[in-house]
Amino acid sequence: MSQTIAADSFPPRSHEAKRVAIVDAAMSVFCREGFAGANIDLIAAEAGVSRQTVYNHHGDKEKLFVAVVRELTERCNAGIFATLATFPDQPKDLEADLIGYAVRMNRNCICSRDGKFLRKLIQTEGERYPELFAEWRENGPGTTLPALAARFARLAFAGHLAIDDPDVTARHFVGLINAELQIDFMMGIQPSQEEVLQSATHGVRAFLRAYGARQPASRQREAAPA
Amino acid sequence: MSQTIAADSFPPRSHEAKRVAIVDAAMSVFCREGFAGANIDLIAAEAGVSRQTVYNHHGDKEKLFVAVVRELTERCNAGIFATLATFPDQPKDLEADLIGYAVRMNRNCICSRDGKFLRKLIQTEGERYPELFAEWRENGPGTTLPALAARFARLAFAGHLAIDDPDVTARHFVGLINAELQIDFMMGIQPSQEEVLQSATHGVRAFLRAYGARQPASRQREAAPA
DNA sequence: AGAAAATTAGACAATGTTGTCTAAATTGTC
DNA sequence: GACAATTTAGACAACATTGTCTAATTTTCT
Repeated sequence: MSQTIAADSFPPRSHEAKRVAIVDAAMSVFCREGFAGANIDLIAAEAGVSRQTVYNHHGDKEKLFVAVVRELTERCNAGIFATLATFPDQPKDLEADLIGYAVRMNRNCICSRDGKFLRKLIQTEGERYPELFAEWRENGPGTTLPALAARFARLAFAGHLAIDDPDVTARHFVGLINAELQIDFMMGIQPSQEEVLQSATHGVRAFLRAYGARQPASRQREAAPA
Repeated sequence: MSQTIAADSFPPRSHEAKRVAIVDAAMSVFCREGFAGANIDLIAAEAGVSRQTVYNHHGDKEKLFVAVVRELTERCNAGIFATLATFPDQPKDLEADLIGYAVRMNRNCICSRDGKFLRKLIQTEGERYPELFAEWRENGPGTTLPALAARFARLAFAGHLAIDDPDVTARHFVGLINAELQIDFMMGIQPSQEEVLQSATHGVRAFLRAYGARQPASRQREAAPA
């Protein structure tokens, strides 16, 4: 009856907390060492549990790996959609607003710890587990890119952009704002805040030169093709 | 001591041929399985030699891995510089010429078997062998990107482009022509010829909208024919 | 407090891998 | 044909890892 003040112990949580700790540790180790190189003893130690507990929770190494990928996909997708909701549909300053959006997306989703880990797993194990990552491909880029394309189509409809194919435009946007981060992405390095901002700034400026509307906002000298 | 004619006195053909076969097989297996997952027996079998021969040639697994990365870096850099030499310095049709260059670069260097393998090794083992890949980074993108930037600066000087920072421009060019290949690159898939052409076409068009000279290029100065 | 569930440490067999060694076989050269 | 270098297959020890099992301990619930 004497309920000690629940300082930091959550009676029903302990079990689940361990599950999360195991998945988190497995994430880190799988990404660092690859599937083959990952060591269950190391995962257990890093999670602060015994090896047997890892097996109790997840059965075997491959099931643990699948759990890691699913968790990572879920987390990243949630973040991307949350950020997508901040897209500037009614921009005041189109350039500044797009740069802000690009930086949010990159900092919170693409360059975050989870983003880095998911990328690494796709890169290292994508070929070996095609069905597992087909799921990611569908729910990830297969869903978020069209959603982004729709936002650009809307901006074009409102006269802020002059675009042809919204899907191509979306991919060009992503390609441009990440243009200076490619090597970091390949090496599995997290770019600095500064790099992210700079790549986004340069990228958005080029993007607007390619896709900005020429008519409404500012008159540019036009070498009229007429 | 028996200094016979140093042409083919040894069994260089067979011997060297085996060395190459081993490195080639190791490439394939390391890329498919990762360093930890790669199996020397499998490499030997794939090279058509006995396991002992692998050890005779390369000492141990790590030395073999280093040999693979060096060979791959060398091959890819050679290809990139060869292709860079075909950059359209005096374009007739700027769009068509840049698309052609982009397709050549991607097909021959980036999406080739070697290009795919090198990318995969950087992605999977880049963090574990920083000094090994620092070498690649310097001789690879660290050299080829400035070289490409110089070409763009020259085009701008000749009035074909309107650019600000040539290095940023070069990265934007690469980002745009690869915009539709990113997922394939992440998954370690070789894009089809058709995909490469399409991504290059869309990319170059956007690139020229962003960086094309607003007025047709005027020949400011005629280079003296050498 | 007492029962039920979860966790732990450790031992354990089974398996696979690396790298070495040896004796036989193959190859190319004189 | 003889000779020297290379290659081969196989055995081998050392080691690491996975996944199971057990008995003791801790945690949680009633």
